[in-house]
Amino acid sequence: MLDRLSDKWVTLILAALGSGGGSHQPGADCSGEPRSMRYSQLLRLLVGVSQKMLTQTLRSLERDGLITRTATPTVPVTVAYELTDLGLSLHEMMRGLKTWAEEHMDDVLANRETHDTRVA
Amino acid sequence: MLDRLSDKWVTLILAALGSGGGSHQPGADCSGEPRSMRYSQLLRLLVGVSQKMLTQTLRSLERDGLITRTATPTVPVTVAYELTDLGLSLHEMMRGLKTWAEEHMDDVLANRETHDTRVA
DNA sequence: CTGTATCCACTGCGATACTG
DNA sequence: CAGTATCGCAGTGGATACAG
Repeated sequence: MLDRLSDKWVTLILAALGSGGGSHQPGADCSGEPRSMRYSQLLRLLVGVSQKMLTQTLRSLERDGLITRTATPTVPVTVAYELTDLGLSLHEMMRGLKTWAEEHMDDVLANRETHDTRVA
Repeated sequence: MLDRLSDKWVTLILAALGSGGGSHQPGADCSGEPRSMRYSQLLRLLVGVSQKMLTQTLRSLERDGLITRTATPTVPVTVAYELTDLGLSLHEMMRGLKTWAEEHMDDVLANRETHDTRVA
């Protein structure tokens, strides 16, 4: 469980889906947006993720009921991923962490510098 | 940064230090407790951690200014680890996550079961 | 007691190639 | 487009032994 929550890609996918990808047309009404994203969108957005990890992580999140996978049988196939309520609530938690990270990143970096020079 | 925050042992050490180890004498006054813990205490408390990982994690946390290391030159040496204010604030964040995990663990497990049987 | 140093097994992950 | 399958390596972490 802890392993799942503290997975790098889990965190990033949640963030991506929760913050709603930039897939909207200019001027479109995004209120109440379900914030769904395509497979390829995620692949592009999460720079550095391999197909393997993306698929793997997506599957585990679906299994855990944090996201839904919806395939519409167009040609070629279209697949949309979306946060469930559960996933959304987790995302809210994560946002708190993210905020903390952004606020205190400087402190941490400063501490590292101090610590390192004291050693060197 | 993300990697650091989403490290298993980081999370657990923070939890251990933040929740104050059970190192108190019965009836001792624990209010305003600095919640410090010894190396060996952590080693015992965090079941499954190797000396290597404990030391490594402790060092990185110290470097980031999240914990302090205090060695008192008794014989044998006594070393106490303690959360800094920064570390404490992170711990608070983590508690939120922990709470979420405890509240929704059941849902996740249920979803897994449903999902698995549907596949099988 | 509180570490450091070394070795090594394991596996997680990336890269690549292929399919519906 | 949205995956699955396979291979191979690198880095992570465990076990062990040693030291201040």
